[in-house]
Amino acid sequence: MNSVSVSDANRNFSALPKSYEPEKTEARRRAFWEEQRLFTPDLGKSAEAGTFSIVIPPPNITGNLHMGHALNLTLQDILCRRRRQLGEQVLWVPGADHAGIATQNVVERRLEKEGISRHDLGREAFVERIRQWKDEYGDNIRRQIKAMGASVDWSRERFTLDEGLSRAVRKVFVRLYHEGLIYKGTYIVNWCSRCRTALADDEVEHRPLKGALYLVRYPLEDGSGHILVATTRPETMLGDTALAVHPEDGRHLGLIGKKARLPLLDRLLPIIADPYVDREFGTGVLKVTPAHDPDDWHLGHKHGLEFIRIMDEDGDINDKGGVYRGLSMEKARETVVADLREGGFLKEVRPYEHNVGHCYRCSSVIEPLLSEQWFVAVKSLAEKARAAVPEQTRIFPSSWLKTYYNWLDNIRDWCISRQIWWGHRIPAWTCDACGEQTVREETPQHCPKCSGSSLTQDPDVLDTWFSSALWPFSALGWPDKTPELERFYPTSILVTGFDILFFWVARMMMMGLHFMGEAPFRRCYLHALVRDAQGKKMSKSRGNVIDPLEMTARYGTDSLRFTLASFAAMGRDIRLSEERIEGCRHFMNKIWNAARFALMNAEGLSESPCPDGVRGLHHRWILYRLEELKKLQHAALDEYRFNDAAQGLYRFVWNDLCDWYLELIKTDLRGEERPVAQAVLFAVLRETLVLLHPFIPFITSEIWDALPGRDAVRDIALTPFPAPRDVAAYAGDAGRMELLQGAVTAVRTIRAELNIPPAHKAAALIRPLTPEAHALFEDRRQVLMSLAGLDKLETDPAVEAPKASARSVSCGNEIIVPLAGLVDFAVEAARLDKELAKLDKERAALAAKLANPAFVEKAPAEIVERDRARVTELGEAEVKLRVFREIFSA
RNA sequence: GGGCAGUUAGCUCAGUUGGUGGAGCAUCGCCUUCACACGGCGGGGGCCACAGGUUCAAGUCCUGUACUGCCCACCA
Repeated sequence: MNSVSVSDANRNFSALPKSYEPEKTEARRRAFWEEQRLFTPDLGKSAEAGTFSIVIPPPNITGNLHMGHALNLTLQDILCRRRRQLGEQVLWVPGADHAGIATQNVVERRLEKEGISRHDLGREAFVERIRQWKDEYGDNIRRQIKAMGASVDWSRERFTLDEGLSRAVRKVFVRLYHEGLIYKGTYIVNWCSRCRTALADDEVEHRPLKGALYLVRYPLEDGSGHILVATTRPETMLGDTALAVHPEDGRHLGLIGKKARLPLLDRLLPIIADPYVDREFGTGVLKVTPAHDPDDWHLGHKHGLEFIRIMDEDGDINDKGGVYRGLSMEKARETVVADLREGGFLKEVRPYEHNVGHCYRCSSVIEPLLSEQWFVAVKSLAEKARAAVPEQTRIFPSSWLKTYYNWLDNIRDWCISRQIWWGHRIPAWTCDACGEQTVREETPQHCPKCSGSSLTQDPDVLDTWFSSALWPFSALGWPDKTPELERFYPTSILVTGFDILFFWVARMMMMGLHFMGEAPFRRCYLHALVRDAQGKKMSKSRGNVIDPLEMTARYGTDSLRFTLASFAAMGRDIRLSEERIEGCRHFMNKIWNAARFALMNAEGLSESPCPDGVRGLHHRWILYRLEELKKLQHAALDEYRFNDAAQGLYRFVWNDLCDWYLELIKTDLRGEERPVAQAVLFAVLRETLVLLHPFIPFITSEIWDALPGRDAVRDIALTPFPAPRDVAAYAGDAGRMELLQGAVTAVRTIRAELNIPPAHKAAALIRPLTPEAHALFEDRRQVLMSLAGLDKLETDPAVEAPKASARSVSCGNEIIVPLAGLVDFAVEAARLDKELAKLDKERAALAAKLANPAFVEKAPAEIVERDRARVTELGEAEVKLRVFREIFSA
């Protein structure tokens, strides 16, 4: 350590303003971190202290950082910074996601404003346009991640659509294809007409919608009447190819095998029987539309029905819809219903609420549609993903386990082809000559079957989540055998929101296990959603969005980070309010001023570290409390109890360090005790800063660099997390501090309640319970007097108290404040009554408990003993107070 | 229709293995005390949703009820 000169300390102090000003320090701090490349692990170094790695959940390039990101980044950063301080090799990989549909939509909307569509531009120009857009706005995300103070390694930044990741995607696709796990087929898929693409099942959001149940008459072919059908989607009748009833439904037995006439189009429909039909629903007759409903699709195959697709890719009725051709599905419904009514086919319209699928990207209604798409056969992959939890990967909080299992158990094949242009192009080619399909990593020059040289690549791109699923290993360099992959896979933990458990987490598990043979992360921490103060989801339309960058600008990044960490109780949503952030800013200011106080008193600080075996009671107490804090930090952070860790820091700094310790040493600093007090003060401050640093990196760095005598070359970010100190011997002193605190508080309470002005230096008498307490009060009389605002203090077991005194009992010690006409007796009597009532209530409850033989018999001896001691203590205090009370009523 | 959370001070929330309930903000009183008024000191405020059960002892474990929120689900 360097020695400290006075001028250093003075200069540092004068550099610190009275309040912490984050806006003046954060930019400089960020620049420094980046220049120093502090967060780039040195792979040349051995990793004996351990390794720790996280891949960032890559934010969409379209997006602005929202509170969810802020929380996500904060939690990861806390973990990473702490591990770095523990001496481990830490790699946190940053990056962004190309977000196929979302990004394409954003850019398309921009083009719309210019009056052009992507089709006007053509595929290549359009993709180029998005790339430009990405280059322009991608930096936005980067800047925002930096703003949060995230200690990521920018030298290893990745993008889900960069060249390396494209190679990974192609390799994965080809391998799965050859393993038979990727196939192409024609099935009912979820179709978003606005995005003009198919979607996976989990990309569809089901929302209740008020619609209607239409009862439609289908005339029987033989003219013997009609059959009544219930449907919520009358427009799809244009694609009906059968009617179905339950084979044991007595009402319709005679109809099976007959034919009905489709109203409006006049097509003949066979009436079939299938146990799938629910007799209870509607009329018990189901209209079958095999090309537009997943269940009807099954029926269609089972019964060999015709598949008539009536909708085109824009969501309009096609040629098959006769006169309805060209109408949107919505418009078609209106028209069909009107025509049915006019033709006398519509019997009834009942209001009916049911769930309707919506696109998770644009909220349009999803149409089930028969379409040829690529799929991943996920069953075997899902089984592996299921089996790996919790053995290989532990999920926190464990309440998500069931949800995870349940989803994997009921998973259906994953539709991965998207009819958009922005994304990883599917590496499949069709020979123009012979129609042979080739799936290869590199563009084939010739058809392997007919040697034709004219091949057309599949126009579709892959679901964004397909490339996201590879992120933990692709971001580390796979398929190359990189040192990063070698050292950091599997990653230590994945930190993400529970909302993408299925989209992302489960799929990473599948792909990681399949291609790397190991789960992609050892742990998975699913954090909550950030909501507004009323518990509502933040959204632009609601107007309740709290913008993280606005908050950091107003209160400082550390304030926001600390707020989020304090709220991050496992398994519960976060209700964020600006007031809370403001409260945390006060905490930052408190820390700042504690440091200022230390620096103001740094003059003459010897550079010796905190001496072992310091003697002062309060020193031993604060060191003891500090050790308890360290233990808490380890325990809490090892279990991701961020809120507990944050709260522990808050309490230690504010209640222990500032409220008591700094006040206690003020007298020391003016006298002979100064060197010891300084040494302990700075030792405690340094370690506290290191403990705080993972949560609030900016302010702690700023203070750290202002401290005298620090290791000049070492940044706080690389300063070892403080090792525990053996303070077992201090435990007794820590306990004795309570006597002191109790006495001080007792005098203060008397003064406050009797309205003795602070300016009035009172005198106090203490009648100690034991000789030890007596010695203690004598030993610390200076401090006691200054904290309680006394000008005179007498401690004596036999002290005679004047009648006109206010009295209290603390830990058995009698605290007496002679009043000498300062206050009237009635006020003091009332105060004593209140205190007595409080004691009495507690004592009565305990006494009742102890009177119960079952308790005394069955409860652990130490509990009984503790309660007995407490009851005795309360009894004694009560007796004393009662005596005082007598005096006043006499 | 299944599954999962939640119901604790006026508000927003903590409460590890069961041992007489805490914080922030708000509120009331006093204080411009030489780190901090983004402060200090002191106070008030809670049948821990409801009903049972287990236990010597339940905010904490079990069962049920009532609300609230979320997720999943092909009944037209």
